Amino acid sequence: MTDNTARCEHDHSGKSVSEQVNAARKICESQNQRFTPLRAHIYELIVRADGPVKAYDLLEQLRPERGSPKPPTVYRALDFFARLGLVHRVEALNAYIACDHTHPGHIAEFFICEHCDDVEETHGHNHENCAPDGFAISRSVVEHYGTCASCRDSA
Amino acid sequence: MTDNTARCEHDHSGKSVSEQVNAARKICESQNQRFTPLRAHIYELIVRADGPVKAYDLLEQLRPERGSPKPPTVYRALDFFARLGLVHRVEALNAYIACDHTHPGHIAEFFICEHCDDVEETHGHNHENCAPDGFAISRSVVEHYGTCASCRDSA
DNA sequence: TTTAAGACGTTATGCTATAACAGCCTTAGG
DNA sequence: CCTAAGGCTGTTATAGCATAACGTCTTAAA
Repeated sequence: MTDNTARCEHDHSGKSVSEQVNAARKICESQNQRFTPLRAHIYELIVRADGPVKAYDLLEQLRPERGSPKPPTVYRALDFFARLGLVHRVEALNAYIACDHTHPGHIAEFFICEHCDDVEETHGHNHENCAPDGFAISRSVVEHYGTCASCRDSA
Repeated sequence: MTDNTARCEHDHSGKSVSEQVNAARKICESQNQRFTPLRAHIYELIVRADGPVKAYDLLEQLRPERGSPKPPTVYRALDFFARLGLVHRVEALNAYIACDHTHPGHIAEFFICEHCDDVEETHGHNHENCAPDGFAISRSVVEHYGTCASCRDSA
């Protein structure tokens, strides 16, 4: 499925895997939610993927260390993280991506390179003023697919 | 950003189903594509749905008039219409929606009311200038979920 | 007419996601 | 301490979404 080896080399977060996991743990605990070993394990896999990752790929990566987990094991964790804003679902890819940012009031917006699978996430763009009169946005999906600068240059 | 948004008066614009189907037929034919009876049938179902419709719902609606069609029958038609811009896929709903507008160079953007399932489609918003430097967008998914003005008023 | 491409039917399969139930552990309150 | 409630995980089963691959027929062009 997702080709992890084709990913660009740069570090997206400036943080190590364990730093990102710990940041997530803190966000969890600050909301009195439990960052259990299973959740930590799954979150680490998502962070390591360093880009959009599929639920069933996570499932495979849990084996055999955790026996033979079933889909709900992964989906429950993904739902949990999504509620806390620690992962986003990438709708057009049926995939999930870690996000340890907080961006109150801002919609997450993704720029996804179809050549190297690199993803840039931004949050500055306010869509409310583009909405029809009186429409109150509760959730937005904003995903752009194309070619990133470095793939374009090396083409 | 400027509000140069070209808003679709969605079907509630008073265009009849057959007018919309005929408009689609013309667009097809102008591109030397075949608007076959099966495609016309399926397009009509999508238009009648007057909002996002599921592939398997279309499949059921084709029965028994067309025997027992199988999923590829519908998916092939949807792919065909999507290539021509006559339908859009609504990613977060796994659904499809008719669009007989043409909006060259503009991204389709949806505002979907979660209460009444009404959908507003707009096309004016340019996202290029929000992209990371050098990122070339080839396709975008922009979907906003929330509450439309009339549902909000009647709440 | 021959040929290539496109459209459609059909079978089979794969991928994505959730419902529903059971067992366990933690915790709050009596 | 005991217990009830709620949260987490395991497990089975199923639902929902989508496509690969092959065969046949039709269409349009050479």
